[in-house]
Amino acid sequence: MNYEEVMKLALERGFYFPSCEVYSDASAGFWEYGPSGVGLKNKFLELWRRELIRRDGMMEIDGSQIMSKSVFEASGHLGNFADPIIKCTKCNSTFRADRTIAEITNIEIPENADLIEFDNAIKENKIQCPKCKGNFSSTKKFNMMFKVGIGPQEEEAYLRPETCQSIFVDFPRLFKTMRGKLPLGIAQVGKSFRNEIAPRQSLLRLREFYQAEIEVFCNPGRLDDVEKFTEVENTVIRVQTDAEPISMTCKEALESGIVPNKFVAYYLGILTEFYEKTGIDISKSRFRKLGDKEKAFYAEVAFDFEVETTIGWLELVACNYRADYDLSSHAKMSKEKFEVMDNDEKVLPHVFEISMGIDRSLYTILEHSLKKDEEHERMVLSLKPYLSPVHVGILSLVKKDGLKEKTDEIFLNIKRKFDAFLDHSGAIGRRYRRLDEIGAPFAITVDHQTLEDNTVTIRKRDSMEQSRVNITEIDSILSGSVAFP
RNA sequence: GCGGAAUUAGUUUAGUCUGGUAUGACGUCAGCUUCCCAAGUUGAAGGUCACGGGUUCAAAUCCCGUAUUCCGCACCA
Repeated sequence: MNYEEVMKLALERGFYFPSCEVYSDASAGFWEYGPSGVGLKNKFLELWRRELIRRDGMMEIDGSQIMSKSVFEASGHLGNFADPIIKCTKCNSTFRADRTIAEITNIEIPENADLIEFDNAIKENKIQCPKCKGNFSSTKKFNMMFKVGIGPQEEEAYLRPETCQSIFVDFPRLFKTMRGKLPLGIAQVGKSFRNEIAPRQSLLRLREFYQAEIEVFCNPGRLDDVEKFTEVENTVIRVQTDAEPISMTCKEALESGIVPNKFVAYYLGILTEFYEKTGIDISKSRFRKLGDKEKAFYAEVAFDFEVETTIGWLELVACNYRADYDLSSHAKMSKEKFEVMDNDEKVLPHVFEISMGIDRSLYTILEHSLKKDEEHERMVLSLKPYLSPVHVGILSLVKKDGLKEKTDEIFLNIKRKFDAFLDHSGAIGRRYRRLDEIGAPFAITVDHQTLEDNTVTIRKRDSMEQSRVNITEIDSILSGSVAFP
């Protein structure tokens, strides 16, 4: 299904909707999750924990969203996260100073150069607005971080633009107190904040968004010393270096040199296995190897995990080999020691990052799961049962003759164990369709026969098949079907 | 941030040119029906027509500003 149909579902069925929508001064780029969206998100994260965190023996932390200025001085965000911009005094259009100058004059000025260099280049080359030939104002820095003032003195601090800085600054304590051993993965789920110039397309470019980040600390001398690589050597990943993505096993990707070492190949493998379990169509995915110009300022090697949707390729995860960029700069700035012992060797660990955009992932899951069933005139959200916000609908065929009471009783018995939804009202077919749209994989219906022999019908979402089971079997059937893989 | 288009109930939409406080559908709720795959039946709720200002006897409708959404450009570390 396309963006519009997903949007309609999101609004009608409580997946997500605009923030502060009752006020006309609501800002762009902020969206909230409703009950269905939260259900999906929580389960998505539980799957992430199982398939990545627990599988690899990582630890998870939960850091502050507001962090001090020094953190971002060290991380480079205060210097590099800001773009030099110029504004046309006539038509008010904004441009990147470095790019505009390079386009017109072929003069390359690094983006973190002194602002006066851009102004001089503009003056000397008489650069005018490409749109209206107007003159430019002097170069300014636009930083995408939200600044906040702490306490009565309003001391400078920032909302984090990525969650991972907590992981870096917490690394020394965690390694010492949690009996750390390289390679060590530390993960975090939480919100990040970026003052995007043009937020667009609901969950796809937000100013406040969820990330699930993993930083794996490793000994740079032992990147091919990865025993668990055998777990994924035959896992097929899709990699794109030139025009088209190619399917290959992790082993082939490694041997062909496309992926630099076993360490990186292993994580690309388990990441693919994770996404396969979310129901996203992996045949529409690719790890795109980024060129030097596209990479983040801290990345040595970078692969974007992208998935094809009806609005184009969407970047869901950035996989960056950040080397010792972060630890060495935090070490320098804070004067804390970040070296650790790996066997008998003292090393400053390198970092491989798996930075996942949760909101975009959820959108992609919805788009890839939402299907139109023409034959039965219905929309079906074919979520994996373990990701569905509602596991099972508990319905009475009709309300009277004690069926309602019997249905309530069944609901009462399972509602703490499963995400169950009780519904008595309206035509049975309509109730089934409502459940189809929020992705509930099962519906249990109490009818007159239930009162006689204690059996109910259980209906499957995708096939619409029904079978009769005893009430006592419900628990084990559901337990088996909605369990995480 | 620039340019374009749009904004009417939960969703979708008529009405805007030609000013007289709003239409249909779906959905929701309550009842009847007791029917196992929505759209039988009766009834009900739900809209200060995005927000603010102006013109007018009168504004969803005309004018100005703002916000949001979508598209294109730019941006996306």
